[in-house]
Amino acid sequence: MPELPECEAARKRIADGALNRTIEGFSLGEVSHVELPSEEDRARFIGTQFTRTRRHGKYIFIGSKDGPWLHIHLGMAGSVRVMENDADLADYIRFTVEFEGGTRLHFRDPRKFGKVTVVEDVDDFIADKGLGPDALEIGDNAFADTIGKTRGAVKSALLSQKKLAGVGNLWADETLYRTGIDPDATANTLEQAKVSEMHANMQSILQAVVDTNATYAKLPDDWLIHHREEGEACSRCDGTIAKKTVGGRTSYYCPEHQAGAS
DNA sequence: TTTACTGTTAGGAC
DNA sequence: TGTCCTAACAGTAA
Repeated sequence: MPELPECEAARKRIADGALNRTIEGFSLGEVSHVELPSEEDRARFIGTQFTRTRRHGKYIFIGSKDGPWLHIHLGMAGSVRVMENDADLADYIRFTVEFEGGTRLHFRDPRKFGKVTVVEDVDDFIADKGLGPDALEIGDNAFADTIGKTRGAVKSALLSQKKLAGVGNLWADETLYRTGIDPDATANTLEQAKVSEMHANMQSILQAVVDTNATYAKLPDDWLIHHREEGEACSRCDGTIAKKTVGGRTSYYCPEHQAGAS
């Protein structure tokens, strides 16, 4: 369930378990329709080690020593696991990196929307994709300049990876819920102070989820994440949670305290 | 059996 | 040129 915090948790797992081990080989599962590195590209890693990781928005990179990077995108349902052995190998493993000594890095992706590719230079990759600044790093001014100037719905702006990298459907809803903004509100009609408040809330939400390693049960009860269902009681006022489609995505919100500004 | 889904992107409409 | 919206992608689960 990968947005920025989930990807950061995955990056940490990789950094903790898969660095500084010699790569012996790779194995592939059922991979029709899944984009993975060619045999030629995979061969470039054999005998080398991963020594560093990076993440930008929802994109994860694992750097090999003096060589290319393995880029992982988790798509809609992807995840990664580092395991010492294959005792309880899960279903839907599409791609595995095998290290000396039996450690394995698994890329699991039931829905096949994720991908693994080889990237020569991470900054070039980010530039080529046209990704905006990472959502945890963007400053208040830059946020106001991009999100605050968008002519469309504020939620669509938050979801645009070109403006801001890392926010997806769940945490966009959470941010708007806490800030009290209707997802449909036109972004460039919001008051400056409201945009600034949204920026602060977004980063505090993302950081809090990162701090729990994206374990939702550890998040406070009054967060929208625990009430994403039509008819649930709002945890911030006496309203009722409703659902509507904004920018093609399902949005949960409280019509009572999330004001429209369009 | 039908419907919805936490991401990305090509193509079309303004 | 830029911006925005929709549909499609593949598979599972409710």
